[in-house]
Amino acid sequence: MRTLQEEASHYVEKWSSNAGPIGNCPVRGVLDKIGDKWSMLLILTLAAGPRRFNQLRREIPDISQKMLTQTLRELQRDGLISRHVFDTKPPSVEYRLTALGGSLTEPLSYLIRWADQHYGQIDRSRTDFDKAA
Amino acid sequence: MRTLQEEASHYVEKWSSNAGPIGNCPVRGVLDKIGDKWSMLLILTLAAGPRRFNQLRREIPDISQKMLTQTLRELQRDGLISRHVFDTKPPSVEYRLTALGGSLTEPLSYLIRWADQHYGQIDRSRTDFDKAA
DNA sequence: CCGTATCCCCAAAGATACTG
DNA sequence: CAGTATCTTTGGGGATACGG
Repeated sequence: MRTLQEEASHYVEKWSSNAGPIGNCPVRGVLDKIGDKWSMLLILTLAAGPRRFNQLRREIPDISQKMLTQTLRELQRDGLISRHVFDTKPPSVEYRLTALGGSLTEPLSYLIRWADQHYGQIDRSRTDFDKAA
Repeated sequence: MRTLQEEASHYVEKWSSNAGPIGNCPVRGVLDKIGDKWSMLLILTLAAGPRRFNQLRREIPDISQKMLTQTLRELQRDGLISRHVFDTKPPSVEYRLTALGGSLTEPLSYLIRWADQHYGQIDRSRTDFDKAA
């Protein structure tokens, strides 16, 4: 596999072929996971260090308690984060990235950097597009 | 900025601070964009080369015509893809990545590679988790 | 402090039909 | 071929209340 273009072709074939259900395609699987609005934000937050439940709520002000709990469970199920209960009182629970979750932060950081660098350009493009219409 | 952890902290501060609406945060903005289920799949497909409308439908079998049109418009608005009409008959329309869109494929490819390499592990983790419960 | 359990809503997405 | 126009649905996610 030489160029990015060839690599892309390779992946496109994977999901466009009717071999098996779409959920079995790794690319689609991860893209769907990323698509659930809070997962990647949590991964990124935990990449900054271990966090407790209410600490996460404060750092992601617009997540509801329900979605925080739910997303944490799913990430735990996927093996991306681990959950540690300390039976102090009141009880405290700490979440941290697993090795697998940690390995995701690097590719994710490339995407975040791209976002940071190009968001201005996207914004300008939107303004132009709307003006033209 | 030295480590991934420090970098993550930097980004977390950006969105957790109440300075301005959340939509203005580049990280949140791009993460939301990625979250719309079809955008990244289209970017990746077009990374394999220019495509015509119905060609895209065939390569992404489970996208509806409505969502294809809609997502293509949004990507065009963001300046990530361009639209070229050839007035042959019947008419044909070609979509291709812009320079900006092309620049996204590299960070995206890291994520895709990660997905490809670790999906097996995620699947196993899910099985274990469900078995334990 | 760290959750669970409900109820409920609405916007995103699908299905279907039609057109230049 | 490449769309537009409607109608309908569904499930993600918010709000609220309660429990260990």
